[in-house]
Amino acid sequence: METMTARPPTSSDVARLAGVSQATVSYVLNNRADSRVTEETRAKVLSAAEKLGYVRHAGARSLKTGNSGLVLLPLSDVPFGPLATRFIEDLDHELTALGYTMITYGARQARGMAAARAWAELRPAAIIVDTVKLTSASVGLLRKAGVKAVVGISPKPSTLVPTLVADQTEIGALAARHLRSQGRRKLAVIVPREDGLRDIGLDRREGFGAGLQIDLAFDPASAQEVLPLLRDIDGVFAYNDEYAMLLMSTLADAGIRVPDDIAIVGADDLPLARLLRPQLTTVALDISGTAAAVVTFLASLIDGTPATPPRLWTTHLIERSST
Amino acid sequence: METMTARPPTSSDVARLAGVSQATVSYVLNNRADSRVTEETRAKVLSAAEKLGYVRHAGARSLKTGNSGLVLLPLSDVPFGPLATRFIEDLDHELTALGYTMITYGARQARGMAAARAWAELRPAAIIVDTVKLTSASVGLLRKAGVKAVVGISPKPSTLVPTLVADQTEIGALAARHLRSQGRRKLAVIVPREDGLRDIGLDRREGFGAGLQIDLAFDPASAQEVLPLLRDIDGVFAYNDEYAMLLMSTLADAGIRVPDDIAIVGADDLPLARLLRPQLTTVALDISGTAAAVVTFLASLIDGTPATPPRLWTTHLIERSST
DNA sequence: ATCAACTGCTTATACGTATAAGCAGCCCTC
DNA sequence: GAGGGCTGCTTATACGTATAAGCAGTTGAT
Repeated sequence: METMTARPPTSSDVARLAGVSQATVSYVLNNRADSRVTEETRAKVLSAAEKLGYVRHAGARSLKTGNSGLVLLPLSDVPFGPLATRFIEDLDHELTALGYTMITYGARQARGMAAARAWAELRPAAIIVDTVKLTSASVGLLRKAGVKAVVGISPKPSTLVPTLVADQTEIGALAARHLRSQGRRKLAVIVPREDGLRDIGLDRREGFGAGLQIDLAFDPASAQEVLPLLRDIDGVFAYNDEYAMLLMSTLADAGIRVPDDIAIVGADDLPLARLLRPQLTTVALDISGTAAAVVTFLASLIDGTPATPPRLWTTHLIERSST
Repeated sequence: METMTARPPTSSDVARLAGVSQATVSYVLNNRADSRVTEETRAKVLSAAEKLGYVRHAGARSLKTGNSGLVLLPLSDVPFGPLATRFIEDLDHELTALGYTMITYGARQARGMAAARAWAELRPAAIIVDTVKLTSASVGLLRKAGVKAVVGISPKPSTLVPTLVADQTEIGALAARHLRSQGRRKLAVIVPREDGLRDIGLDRREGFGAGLQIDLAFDPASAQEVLPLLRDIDGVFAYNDEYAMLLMSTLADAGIRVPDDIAIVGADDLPLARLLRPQLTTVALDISGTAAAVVTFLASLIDGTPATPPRLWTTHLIERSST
């Protein structure tokens, strides 16, 4: 309370208390190898900084050095599960190790020029963002604002920016291959009606290949509606495990047996997949090691070295009892 | 590509192109009411800024004005579902409307002094953070760094900072009341073994009152292990809907009927609650309006006006078929 | 006609930091 | 014992912005 009105301590305050110049404080606190400072002076500075509760001003530093050390990760519209959460955590960990500060920017609906302006204000070193949020003009703005690495995430490579390709088609393809290997021939694919999910669903469907497309909202009523479409179907790929669950509960109510009448493959290997009865066969995504590769990639771009974007994940099928 | 080496345009660049002084540019772009600028000059400035792709430097602005307009929301260790996501989005929306920039800070495991220092570097106007990440010293550091509103989130009010109380006990209490009203007397409460979840679970258990506490990891094997404990139980409150699902699938395998043998109440009203068979009775949280109240509260603290933290949610029971 | 008040700008400055450049004092070397 | 080079600092400066203060030119009141 006694410090309410006092302004935050600066490096000059630290210098004054330590009896040295502000420059010396800066040299000490940044641990510059080429600065020759006595161990004694160093200790004085560190103790003064500690005593004052000094914290450097990121804005001032960014102003002077021309880069903020920030990496921006504007959140996608897609509600993300354990997988994406894990990836973000890994990414943060790797970036911190390299001295960057990762920030996930809140406004999900933000896109286009207005969003780009907001991002550019922070003068980040890099930004990783869903390509649907980018336009040619906004990429230009970001580049002009000094953002070294503008990296997209998208199911398909973008022409605007280097893109981390989240290839959805191989997920569908793997599901299709498995269903066919089980002798299923009358196939269908569930595609979500929900906005953020639909495009992903269509890509998974594309990879699946031939089969009846069934649009489904995440809602029991919607599932009830599409039930007749499954009359003549013996294998379904369900976009993801949650939609598979929705389908399975509806099928159970209708007395349709899984997998005897209809085999079902989900995707994403969510925790609930093992809890369903029958347990759900699903396409799992493996992202271990991805964050490190992405960070290496970012570092290259920031250095100006050309580099190839890494793959985001590998896929494999986990066979359980629903097929 | 032609602008790769050029440094980002500054307000002085805009001024030069528009043929006015840098000060005029600043007055125009900040739309200051007390600044007297001709419509003609204003147009010249805006067009020059547009042409150059000018974006102001947030760091420099924060340096000059002494505040960054940032609101920090370091993510909690608790994996959050649709509810928390919705709250964060609402919060962002409200804060944007007031001219603040909300940032969700990545490092989940970050806490204590190191984290506080990282937060303080950005000189945010406010920070909302799980109180387990705070210490007396770190709160002091943040205050000293000029953070006007240091606000905690926690199941219990904190002595360190004004706290948004996420009261878990009323959830447990509501579940207990419902089970008793159904004539259930031999009650048990599921408490998660997982780190971030356990404390929340214990609070829900506390609100539940008398009953057997069963510690459960989110894993079918763990559920199998605790099954014998349910021999003499006729009503279970399951921490949340996901744990309820785990329990239900294990009970079904064991031939124990829900709700005939055991009634089950979940919490959080996750989408999957309606997809379980029987459909899951659950304690729902209502957070509509909370974000707006929180922002009002923050604004008060930033102004220096004393204010009382708002409630985070209200609860109500949704009765379905599992009880 | 005089001067105060207003208009529409410009000039000057400070915010906190990183770092280039400078500068005493000392140690070597020959 | 002169001077070159090193050590351990200090001094000075620029980054981009917001805003207080100043200042010509015009208007209005008396």
